[in-house]
Amino acid sequence: MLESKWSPGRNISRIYRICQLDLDRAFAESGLGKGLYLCLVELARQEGINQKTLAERLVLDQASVTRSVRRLVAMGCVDRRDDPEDGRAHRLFLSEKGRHLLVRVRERLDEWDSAAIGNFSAEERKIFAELLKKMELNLMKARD
Amino acid sequence: MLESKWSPGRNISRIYRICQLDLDRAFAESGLGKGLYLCLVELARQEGINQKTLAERLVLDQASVTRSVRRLVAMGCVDRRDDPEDGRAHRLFLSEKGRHLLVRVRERLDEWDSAAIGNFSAEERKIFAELLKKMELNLMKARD
DNA sequence: TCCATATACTTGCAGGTGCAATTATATTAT
DNA sequence: ATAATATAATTGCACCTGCAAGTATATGGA
Repeated sequence: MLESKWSPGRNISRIYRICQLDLDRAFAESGLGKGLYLCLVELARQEGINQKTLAERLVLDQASVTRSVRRLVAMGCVDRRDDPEDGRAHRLFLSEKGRHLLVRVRERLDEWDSAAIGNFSAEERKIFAELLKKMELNLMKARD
Repeated sequence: MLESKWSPGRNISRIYRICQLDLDRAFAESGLGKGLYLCLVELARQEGINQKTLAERLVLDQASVTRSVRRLVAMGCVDRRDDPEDGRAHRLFLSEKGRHLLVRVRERLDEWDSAAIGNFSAEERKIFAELLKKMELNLMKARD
């Protein structure tokens, strides 16, 4: 069979699915349902964020974030307070429990990054990061 | 807010979701449900492939591929024949209709690749491809 | 041959996801 | 001030996904 042309989309989509399978399985054992770790980690990057912004950062549907946040609150990992400046919005914060869980989640994510690019040289990492960021920027611009 | 460390996982997972949103929407208009284009394109890379191998190539669950293939057959895009050498297996082939659809799907995927890395130099593309392939290989090896 | 194990596929089930419609609140124009 | 529009969040719906269990066929060993 002839080897087809390389496609970044094909490559990335396979990498993503490998990642998702591994991580979802790993976190399911910690009681974190599919995709919940995404919300947890992104929320930790900016506490007090609202669900709309969280959804944008994660490139997920707002409805999906609503449900994930609801579960994280039910688990006691996230505090959800009314936004004093906007009656429609809610601000999200990590609880103590959430903060503890986050430590383990980050360790696991770091392990995954290590498995992924652990044998890359410093130079390779730098270039790879630049190219991936450039690619993401291109795609964000291309979205109407 | 402090800028957190760059993570390839985070970057790739966002890129993937942008991609998936765009493409699923684009193909839904052509009657191709979510993810069906993945099977179609992968199948075209090797006609006569069976579902097990297709699932491995796509890094998808076999059950998911079973259902996608069933729909593609129902749409008249794929022919599914008993494997003469293995009574359990089925060999998949593109029908004429599938071949026509494939042309449009590939055009759309090429557009997406263009949007993603269209402004990359030849050198950047070469390096990017190498690094992504290396990353995927690392991850495949890391899977127990 | 006969039995145990492995494999290709299928099905039931429990979620997760996006989209469209809805609700409550903000913002803007008149 | 009031009405029209926009926005944050929610809910119902359809559909996709992975996992676990089940079926039919293949393979390998006693």
